Amino acid sequence: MPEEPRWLNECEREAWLALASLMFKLPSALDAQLLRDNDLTLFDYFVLSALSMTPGRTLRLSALASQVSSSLSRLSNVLKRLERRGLLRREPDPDNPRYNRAVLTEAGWDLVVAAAPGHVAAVRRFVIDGLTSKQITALSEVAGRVTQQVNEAAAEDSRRDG
Amino acid sequence: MPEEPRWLNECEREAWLALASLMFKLPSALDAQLLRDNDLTLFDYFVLSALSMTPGRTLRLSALASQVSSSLSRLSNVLKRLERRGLLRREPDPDNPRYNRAVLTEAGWDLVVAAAPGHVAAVRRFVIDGLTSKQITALSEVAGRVTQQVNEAAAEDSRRDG
DNA sequence: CCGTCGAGGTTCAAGCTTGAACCAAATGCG
DNA sequence: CGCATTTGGTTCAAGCTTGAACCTCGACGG
Repeated sequence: MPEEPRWLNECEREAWLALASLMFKLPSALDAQLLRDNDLTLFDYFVLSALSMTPGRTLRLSALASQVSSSLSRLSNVLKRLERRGLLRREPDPDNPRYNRAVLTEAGWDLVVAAAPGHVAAVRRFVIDGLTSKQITALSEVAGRVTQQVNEAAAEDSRRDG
Repeated sequence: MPEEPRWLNECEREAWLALASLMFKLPSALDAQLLRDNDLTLFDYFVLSALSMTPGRTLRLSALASQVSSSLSRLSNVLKRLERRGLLRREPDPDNPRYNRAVLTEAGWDLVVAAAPGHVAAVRRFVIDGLTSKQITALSEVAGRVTQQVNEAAAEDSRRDG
């Protein structure tokens, strides 16, 4: 283990620095737009949006957590806030009362509908519209691959010390 | 303004979802490794690492803030913690005493040196090693472009309402 | 049956981030 | 000059995230 690590070469470092910079800046830029225009964080928006795209506008909490890549703990806190604002409701799952589900309310639906255009415009402005369609395809592949590797690594880790 | 927005097509949405997922997961995966192995957040590491790569291991605070894409406020808080741990020092800039600089201490340098291999290994594991060299080049270009667009948008905004 | 284990969720304290308010030193600029 | 603005930086409260501890219920083994 204490042998000389494989450092990044020039290209690799350049790619990593660019990605790091994106990782720091893009989330706050998107957050800022949603916060200013709709008083929602990006994460809030993802939660509401995930519900809005589901038949019945309802999801079990753990399913929702995995869709938005969050811990149950974080989700639970966020749901509390969104519920207080009347954007969704928590209730026992009628199919299996030991589970809970989140249900988007009418107000929640309306808010997603109101927020979506501005959010999509921001995504276009920051990401999509500056890229060629080849680059968009490349982005899909690369981001998909990275996500997959992160997931696999997490799975390995939990297998090892779980 | 209330006209029908340009929604994302299939490819675009796929790319955006993949990128969003990356944005949520990669930072916490990298954070987790550094926190576990060196008791540093990714942001802490970037700060120390930026200093360590500079001649004199010193940077003016606002230069440092812009290198790590953070507000002065956030940087100031982080510097306070790192200074308390003895990893760096804040002192007036000798060239122009109205500025302050952060100086990496010996202990800070040693910590960066100790943390770097594990961090690079994580970057390889999560990002670099799963990509072809074409994909690495594409990633550079795409991430660079996105970052640039975010910066430009920020500049426009501040020009407009500044 | 009884114990215990895991899955689904919630809670709480500790820590981090954010934005607005603030201070001091320089730099206009009328 | 003299006042206002800008630049560099800090601070504080409010809000958000995290992880560990906890609770409950069903499943499973003995």
